[in-house]
Amino acid sequence: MTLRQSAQINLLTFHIENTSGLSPYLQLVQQITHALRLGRLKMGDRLPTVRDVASNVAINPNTVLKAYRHLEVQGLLVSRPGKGVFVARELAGPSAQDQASLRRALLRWLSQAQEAGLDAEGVQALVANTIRQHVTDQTVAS
Amino acid sequence: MTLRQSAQINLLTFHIENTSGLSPYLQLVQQITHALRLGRLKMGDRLPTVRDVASNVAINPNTVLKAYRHLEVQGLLVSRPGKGVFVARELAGPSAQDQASLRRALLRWLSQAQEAGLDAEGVQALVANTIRQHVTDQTVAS
Amino acid sequence: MTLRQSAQINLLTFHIENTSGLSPYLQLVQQITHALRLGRLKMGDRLPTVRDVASNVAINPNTVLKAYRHLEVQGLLVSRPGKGVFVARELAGPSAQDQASLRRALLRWLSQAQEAGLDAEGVQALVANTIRQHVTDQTVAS
Amino acid sequence: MTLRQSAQINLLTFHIENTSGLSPYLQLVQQITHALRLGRLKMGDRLPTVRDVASNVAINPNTVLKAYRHLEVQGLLVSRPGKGVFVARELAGPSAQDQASLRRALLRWLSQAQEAGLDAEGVQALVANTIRQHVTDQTVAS
DNA sequence: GTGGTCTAGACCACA
DNA sequence: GTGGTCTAGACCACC
Repeated sequence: MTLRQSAQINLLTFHIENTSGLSPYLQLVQQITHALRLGRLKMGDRLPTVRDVASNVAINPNTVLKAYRHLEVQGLLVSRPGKGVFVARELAGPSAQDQASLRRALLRWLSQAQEAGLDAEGVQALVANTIRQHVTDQTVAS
Repeated sequence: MTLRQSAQINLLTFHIENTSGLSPYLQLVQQITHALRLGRLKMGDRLPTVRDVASNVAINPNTVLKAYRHLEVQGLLVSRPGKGVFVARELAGPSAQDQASLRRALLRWLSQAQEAGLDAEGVQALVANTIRQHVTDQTVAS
Repeated sequence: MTLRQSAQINLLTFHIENTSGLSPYLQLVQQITHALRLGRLKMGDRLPTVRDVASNVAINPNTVLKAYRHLEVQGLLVSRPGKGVFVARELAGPSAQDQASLRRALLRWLSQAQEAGLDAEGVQALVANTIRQHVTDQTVAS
Repeated sequence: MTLRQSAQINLLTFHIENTSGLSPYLQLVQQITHALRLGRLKMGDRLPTVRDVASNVAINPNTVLKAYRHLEVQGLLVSRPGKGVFVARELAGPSAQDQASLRRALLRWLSQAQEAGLDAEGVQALVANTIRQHVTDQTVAS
């Protein structure tokens, strides 16, 4: 049994993939918006300081700043000089209950995919392709 | 049920999303590798000509060339001057049967997600986040 | 004996021959891989900037970039935006001692060839032809 | 012991390397000039027909034609319509005796290189680099 | 007509 | 200032 006692409350951790082809600053933007969508960031929450993120993720502070500014322009964040950067607006999403249920179902699917011999890249390929197909089906049906 | 009788034989269609933040040439690279992983491209298949892709997708021929060259250096494609560009190597993947099964399961999940009120971005956020969690679980467990 | 006290520390100099029939960017690729094989480039070494090479060798920066990218895809180089391009992996080769010994022997041979009246092209012809013969002998013997 | 009874008299065999980066037609040109330098082609010798070369080496006849034309322009070959293509001029080289001696010495060196662990690419790198050094030494000394 | 290469210049992301 | 990308247009090699 895996015991994971984690104090990960309200602590947002970032991660940069240099091989993904996506700009580092866009990766940060994406991770923050995802956190907003999933309800892991609530209105008024304070984000980690630019300096903290920069040192933890080993990128240039300017890059972090650019991501924060990008979201500030979109009205999702607001920076209060001397105090920090805060969540200004939440993003609509399904109820926490529905989300947990969906997440569980998806985890089961991932296990199946893994058993079928799909590696990370294979999963990525199949998911991307299937989502495309799903979207197309919708469009065609409408 | 949606019936889609399509004459999509050996026909590879590309598409560029200008909003994704990913370089156009990397989007092509990704779409080709995905096609290889999903078995939609077989060893020896000829890819659409550089000029065709460029005109269909409305990008510069050099950009297409860059994607093809990228995959050629990786040994996945081989270009024969005057003849065209061909698949040089296939990528391992699960059986077509397993894949179809996984795809169906994923489509079901997508429908559920949609009913729960998730839009495209929400799906993307949840999938990305859940895959991360799944990977982490694996790593921790090992 | 020729005494050449040179301050050639970590200094990689490129040169392009327009008459060789080989693409400029491939000439750069070759020179870098040769330097890697001969141990003149070590893991982590920084290569001259794209702009430096371009101005020194009098070619277009994009051509240099192409060579660097080629080697990056092969995993030999890694480019860190804003910092430069670095050696990511070394290439196996014989010990420096063996190499020096081989080099000395080859230099002796070259002197002999020169005395026998062979010019640069003649040397090239003989070497190419003899290497071919040597390879064929190996293949036949095995 | 390797017994190789070969009827390879005056028979010129061509070979194209698709990975070398050198144009196919230039590879042919190079191989013919090399044969001229090494005395394997004598004044008046008839070269294989364009059609033969094209079918043996699996390239387009036009490519062979281009190589022959290239050498015709240089005055090394002369084409007699309906009869074939012939050697018009020889290239100066050392005596056959000296050449055989040099070749033997070089083969010994190649064996040493191989024992030291150098593969084909390593040999190529070392030879290219050493020839460069030798040329430079000459230039400096003069 | 196919891909392959080079040039020139512009803009972006990162430090 | 570093590399990364895209565009546009030209020329070459091959079929």
